[in-house]
Amino acid sequence: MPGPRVRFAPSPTGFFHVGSARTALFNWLLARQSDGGVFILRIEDTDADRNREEWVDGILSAMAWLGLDLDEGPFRQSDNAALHDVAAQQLADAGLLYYCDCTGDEVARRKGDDKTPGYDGFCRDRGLTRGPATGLRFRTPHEGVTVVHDVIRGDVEFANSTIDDFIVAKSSGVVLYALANVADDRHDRISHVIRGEEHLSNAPKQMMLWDALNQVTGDVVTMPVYAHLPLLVNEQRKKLSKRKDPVATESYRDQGYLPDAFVNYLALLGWSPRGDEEIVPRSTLIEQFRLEDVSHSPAFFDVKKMTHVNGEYIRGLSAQQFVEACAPWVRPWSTSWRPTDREVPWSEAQFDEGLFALVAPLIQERVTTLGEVAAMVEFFFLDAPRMDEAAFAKVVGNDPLGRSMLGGAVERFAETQWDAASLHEATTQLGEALGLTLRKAQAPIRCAVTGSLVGPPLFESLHLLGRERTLERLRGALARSST
RNA sequence: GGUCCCAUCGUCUAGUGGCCUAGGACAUCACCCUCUCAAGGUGGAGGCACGGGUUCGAAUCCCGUUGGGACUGCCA
Repeated sequence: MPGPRVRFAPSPTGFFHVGSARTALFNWLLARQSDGGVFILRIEDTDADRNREEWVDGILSAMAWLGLDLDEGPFRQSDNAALHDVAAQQLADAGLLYYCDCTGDEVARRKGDDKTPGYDGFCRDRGLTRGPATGLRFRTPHEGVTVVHDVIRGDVEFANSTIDDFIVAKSSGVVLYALANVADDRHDRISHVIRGEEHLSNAPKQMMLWDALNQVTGDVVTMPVYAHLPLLVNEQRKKLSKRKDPVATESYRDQGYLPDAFVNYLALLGWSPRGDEEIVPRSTLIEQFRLEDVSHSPAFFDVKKMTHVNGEYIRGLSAQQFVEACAPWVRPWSTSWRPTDREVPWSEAQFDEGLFALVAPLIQERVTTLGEVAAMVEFFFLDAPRMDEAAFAKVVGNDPLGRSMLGGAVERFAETQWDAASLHEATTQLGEALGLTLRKAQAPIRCAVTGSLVGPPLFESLHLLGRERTLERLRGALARSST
């Protein structure tokens, strides 16, 4: 048996939505789990007015970032216009379509206090022919039911009487999504249509069209299996909105989420791996994914949880992998890709790649996104640390003991052996002499040298920073506090 | 309004009639570890929307109620 042929069919009307990313992933997963599986990308760009080339690039680059590789495509629906026209013509010739010259206003006016859905079929038997203002509608059967066999939800029945004579081609002649999508799916021999739940009510219409095309063209193509994925919602339980919610996949890439982590988290929305472990490699996702196991109810896109997953992946990187992964955020001038709208706190001249490699292990388990890295290590590269004034006042400015620690450190550090253990020991002793625990004793030093009360392990940091720079900062802090 | 979908801790989920005094994960709280912050460890709190059935037995099946959502475009 040949593997499934699935397609991801986004419309390029904005940046790449995380919901689209999940839909793409689920399609890809199904294709990848069987030998002959085929994953197709079809850009549904029939609405020329609202498509932009940059959005197409966004889809392509986001999918590449996520590692969702294609077997066929990318295709553009607009390239198939001829195919769509033929389909419409054949359907029209068979009397399954009819011309309609009603404007939207007229349709709405006639509907009045609405009862029947959508269009009322006014032009159904007017025998109109093609004209400058005539769209094409499908002559929907009034009798019977259409049942959508959905792998996720089971059979969903729609009484045909509740489906209106929907429009299939604009008066401009352009064939719309309703038909174009079906014509393309037939052409591409799509076996599984996996998409968001918002398309469930389109399914019966598309099944009718599919059947009609089977009759009219003589090309009998098996209808695809449908699978409507639960929606991704925001905290208000509304469908994720491009306008109001942070749903741009690109922005997560810019923030420093790892593609594997992002994919792993996405897979957890509406599905879950067997067993208690949810951080699982892509191979496990591919192996275990089953459409019939996808949940029915909407899922909240929880950035907090995704951040945790990302932290797990970052900690799982080898030291070298971590250093490399950080490149776009710490030395963007030398990488092929860099996050947009992000400033690196240091200049190219100030940055020291070798030093960063030594520093990186200190912070690897302290960040949850790569975007946090720079701020955490900037004191190594800046000439002087960016000072947290409130912290400085607390442990140095307003604390005589803090100044004593600094003074003592300037002297001891000038001659102590320069390694973390000796620095640790020296600080402990300095503290003891002042009756301070190490916790208290290290604070002023940390603040003076790093500019903050929180950060990577202090003594390792001092070691890497070097004696000269450390002493310089210690003296600088002392000088500041006495003015 | 109409059509359709959905309903297990705050969140994501496991659970497909007895293994459930409902398991895991995130978040949260406490404690431990500890040079700060993390990470890690241990423990705690927290859920089957409601009402009827069916059944010896229901989170699991059926019906209803309530609640939420999607669609209802000459967009996709």
